[in-house]
Amino acid sequence: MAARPTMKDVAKAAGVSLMTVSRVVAGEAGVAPQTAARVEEAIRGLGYQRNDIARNLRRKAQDSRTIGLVVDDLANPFFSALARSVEDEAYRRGFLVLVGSTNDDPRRERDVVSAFSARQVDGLVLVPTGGNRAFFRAQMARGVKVVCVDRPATGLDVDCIAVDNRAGTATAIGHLLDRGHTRIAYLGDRQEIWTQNERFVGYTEAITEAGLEVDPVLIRHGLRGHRQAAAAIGEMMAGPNPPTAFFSGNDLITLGAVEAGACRRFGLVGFDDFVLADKLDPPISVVSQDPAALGRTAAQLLFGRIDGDNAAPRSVVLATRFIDRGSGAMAAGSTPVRGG
Amino acid sequence: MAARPTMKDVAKAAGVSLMTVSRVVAGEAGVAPQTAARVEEAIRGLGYQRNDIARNLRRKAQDSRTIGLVVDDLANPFFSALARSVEDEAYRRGFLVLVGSTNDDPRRERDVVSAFSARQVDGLVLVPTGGNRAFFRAQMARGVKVVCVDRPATGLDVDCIAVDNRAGTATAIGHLLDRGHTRIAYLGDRQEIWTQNERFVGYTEAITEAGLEVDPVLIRHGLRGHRQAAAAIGEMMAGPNPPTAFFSGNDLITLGAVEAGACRRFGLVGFDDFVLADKLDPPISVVSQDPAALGRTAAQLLFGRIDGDNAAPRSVVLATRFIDRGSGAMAAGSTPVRGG
DNA sequence: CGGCCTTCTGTGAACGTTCACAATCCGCGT
DNA sequence: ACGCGGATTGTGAACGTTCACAGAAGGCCG
Repeated sequence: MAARPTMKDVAKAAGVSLMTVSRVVAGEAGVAPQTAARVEEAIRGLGYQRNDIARNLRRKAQDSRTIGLVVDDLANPFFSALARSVEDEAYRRGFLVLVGSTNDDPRRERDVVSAFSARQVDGLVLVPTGGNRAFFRAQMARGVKVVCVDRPATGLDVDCIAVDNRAGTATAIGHLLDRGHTRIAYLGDRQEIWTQNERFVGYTEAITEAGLEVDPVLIRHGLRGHRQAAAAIGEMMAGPNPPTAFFSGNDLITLGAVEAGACRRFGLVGFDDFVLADKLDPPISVVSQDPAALGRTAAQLLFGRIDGDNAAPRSVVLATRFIDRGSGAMAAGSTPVRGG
Repeated sequence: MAARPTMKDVAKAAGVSLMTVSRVVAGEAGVAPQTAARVEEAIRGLGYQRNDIARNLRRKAQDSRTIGLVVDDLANPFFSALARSVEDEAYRRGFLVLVGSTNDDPRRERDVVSAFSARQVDGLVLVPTGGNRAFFRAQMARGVKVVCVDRPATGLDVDCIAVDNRAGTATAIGHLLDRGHTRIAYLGDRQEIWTQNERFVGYTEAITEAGLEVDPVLIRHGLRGHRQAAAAIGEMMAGPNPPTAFFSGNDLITLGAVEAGACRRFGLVGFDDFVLADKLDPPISVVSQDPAALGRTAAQLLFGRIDGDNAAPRSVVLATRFIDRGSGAMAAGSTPVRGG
């Protein structure tokens, strides 16, 4: 309950001026050793700790040594791995990290970023929701550096780190084509999410380049969560001329596909690797990306900006890695049909 | 690059005093509507945003509306789920969350907590490492509220939310005993970790209460990660009189057990549920705890303290849930042996 | 028409720290 | 003895905001 001691208290206890305490705490040279010792004893005695908030206020020229990290959902392993590597990078530089989840809700994103900015963060690592373009422009005018990760903020000219979603998807589709599949279904989350749209484009391109047609019956967007994904698969498989393979646009959908098809009824390749993918029966082939690398790169870029790098916004594209575990094979009883 | 506008700038632009701006920004009553309108226009024109750091400095009586969350490893799904629910609870109350991982390293824990405290956090949700007892006492003397979660801080008299690790483990062991296992091995992480030790105690009690003896050959502590766990299992199975079932003390170890025994060579029950546990062959039975509930409860307790609750420290114990998926059964070819 | 209350607005100080500069002490050269 | 330079320490202002209070209008009542 006792109020925190301030430099004033320490000064009184040590019988010196407040400024001398400040100097000792800051580790500045030019304080007589005995004086410093006396001050340090007072500090220990009172349990004094510098108030970094007041400090940052005064030395305004400098930064607040805090960054904000805004992700879609911190509980999602992909984002939490990303968050951890951002935090590690910040820790190494003596920065603190404020964290917030948006739930893919532009309003909550606004709230969170606004609160961060009011706390004078030096920069932001952001997984943008898609809205709030003008809002972010205003933030940046105020000097907050922004780096996007996983997806770009549409219409906002900032650094962005993401993987090559199209190429990664094309590889996956190519793999399925190689295994004889010609009716390959696409299952994705909401198409407004940039990554989902990119993957869908990759799918479309790969299919048409192979000389096949994109059959609208085989396309499903807007699948939120594994339940809906499993249901969608059930419907497709029950329909006429069902697909022989599925491409799933994220890990949750892949999970739904696993639920729906534990019995090897179709080929499957998913975007995003996940724990135990290799222990399932069959083991699931995936397009894998490295969230830690994304986070690390984003943080490094952000700190570069904070350190004064004013070059034109950079766009960093990391590669995906296709991991073949066998789930892309043609299922035993399925009948490949050429065309649609 | 332009310096952020301050209330002074807004005041000048609107032709009023700084205090009037402050009133408008704070939404206080008692400002003439026209004046308020003029001020608000100036605010929009300049893109002004209040500096909450300066604000919190002045109204020191109040809190900084920031809490710190310190976990072992944010990338671990258990802790990230916990983190997410803490963050949600904070968001609902208009608090911000500083986050840090300790990596189970007392020094890093100290660094992080110290930096948080220097930033005047109102409270801390903490997954303690085990060291730093005196350090935390000092922090609390400064008025920082601390709530421990997942494990108590030994020798520190604060609120703590955890599950009943002993009872959960005892249930798991009982389940294995019921299925005829008499040689049940224990695989745990470092015994210095409180949860691990509790689980080990639960194991020991359940075994002895069943009239069996605890065979040191079947006990392994200090397994870090799935690799070591798989190796340990390999050794035990290769030895004389091998166990017919394993209890694994955390999810990583369970993973190692899955790797080592995909072919149903032994019974298995793990502590902590994990994604896809039900999709493996065989599906894995687990003692499940709810990290989101842990986080939510911890946050609620912390905010209670921040709001002035001075009651004696509470210890909240949440129940675990045993999920029987079948992996505890006696494997086909194994020979149950009574006694050791 | 004076007094007083109400409504609105402004002033000075303060939060805890650092910056820029001034003051003090000491030794030493001339 | 005088002043000068270096080392050490102190003083006042400032960062951007809010608190406590004071002042300036205007209205209403007796």
